[in-house]
Amino acid sequence: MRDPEATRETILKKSGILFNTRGYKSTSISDITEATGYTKGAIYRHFESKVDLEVATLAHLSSLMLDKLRTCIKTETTAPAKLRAMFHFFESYITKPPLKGGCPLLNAAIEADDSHPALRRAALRILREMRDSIVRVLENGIRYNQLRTDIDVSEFATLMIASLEGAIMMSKLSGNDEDIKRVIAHLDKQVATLIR
Amino acid sequence: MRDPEATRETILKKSGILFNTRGYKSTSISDITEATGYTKGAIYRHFESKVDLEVATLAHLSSLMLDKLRTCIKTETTAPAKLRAMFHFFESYITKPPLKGGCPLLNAAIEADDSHPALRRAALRILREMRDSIVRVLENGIRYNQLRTDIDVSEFATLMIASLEGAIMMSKLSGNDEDIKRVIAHLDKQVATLIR
DNA sequence: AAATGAAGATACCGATTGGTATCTTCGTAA
DNA sequence: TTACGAAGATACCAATCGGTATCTTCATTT
Repeated sequence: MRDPEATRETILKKSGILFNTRGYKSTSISDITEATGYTKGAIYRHFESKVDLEVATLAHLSSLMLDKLRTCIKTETTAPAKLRAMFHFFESYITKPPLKGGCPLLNAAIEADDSHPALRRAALRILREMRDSIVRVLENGIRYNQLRTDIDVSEFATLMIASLEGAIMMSKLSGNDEDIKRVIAHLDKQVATLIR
Repeated sequence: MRDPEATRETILKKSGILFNTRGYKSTSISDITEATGYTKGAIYRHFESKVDLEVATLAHLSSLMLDKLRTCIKTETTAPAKLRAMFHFFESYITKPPLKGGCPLLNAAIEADDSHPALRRAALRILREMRDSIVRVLENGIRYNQLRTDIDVSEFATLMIASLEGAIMMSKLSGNDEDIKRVIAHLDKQVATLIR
């Protein structure tokens, strides 16, 4: 019956939902014991402190998210199609959330930036991985003659992440998908100008 | 010596810094008594609960921010110049922060969206006011023949807010101003295409 | 089948939380 | 100058916080 690996997974999964919706500071260990059915003793056996659990949970959330993003990329064959698939992955955060609470990068970044160095470092890693994925798609697109050679790859990656994350904030706040759809419409137009 | 209005102002000012940097839930009333030099008795005389103080503080922060934004708009005479002035107002959140902790709209929106309805409503009001300011600049620009007549005003307003707010998140996380500058470079190019 | 160590439960800790009841102090109106 | 009400200080409250020490239970190894 006992399966410590499964216990750890359960704690990470439930903590992921709680941290990503209510926030890291606002979620107590008691909230997590309630959600998981495990006791404090079990949680502190697998994680040495709350901060440790927070960082591990964010890493868990980020791999869920980045795996899905990479699946989007692999599903399509050309760079423009890969980019459009990525846009709609972000759109899904609003239209049919794969994860309660929205984008874990955005949530962690805002909560951590001024006052939680460990969580901030973890968020920064996610940002870098996300940007690298986009840059790779763009560079391969250029290499295989799908995209123009004069693209400012870094600028596009930044614009894409910034506008999508900002739109998620706006759409979640407004409670509708207008903003995310508008931003994706603009990014689609931008992609059209990148095709050679 | 006693000046209740000044006391209220002091509390709002210091709370603004604390809430905007550490977060609303993470800032305790004790943190505020320390920062202001006032006691709990004084704080609870002016604000009936912590939530009440949070909402009042966000309203205070938002008027600080929106007033500065409107000043940027009034300083310039043409729509393109007004838009560029607004871009650089957002850039200042990173390069020379007028307010510790970054954009209060972004911070409150992320912390509130799933679990703090009162704060969420207050954040939504800020978003609407910000969007209205942009829309007004664009519509006046069209009216006075400074901008093309076929602009999708709503789409541009959304794109502008989303990309700037997202870039603030990225730049604060990275600890440099690369991302915000790249986004503004892109928005500048977009404005150039809007001029008639 | 007995021994052993890890997994998890229970019970507790001091510190801190938001909030309140009460007391004092000060400015002002009479 | 006295009286009075508002402004603010003090002292407390139960509840909750993150964390730990200790106990029990179970699976595995011998």
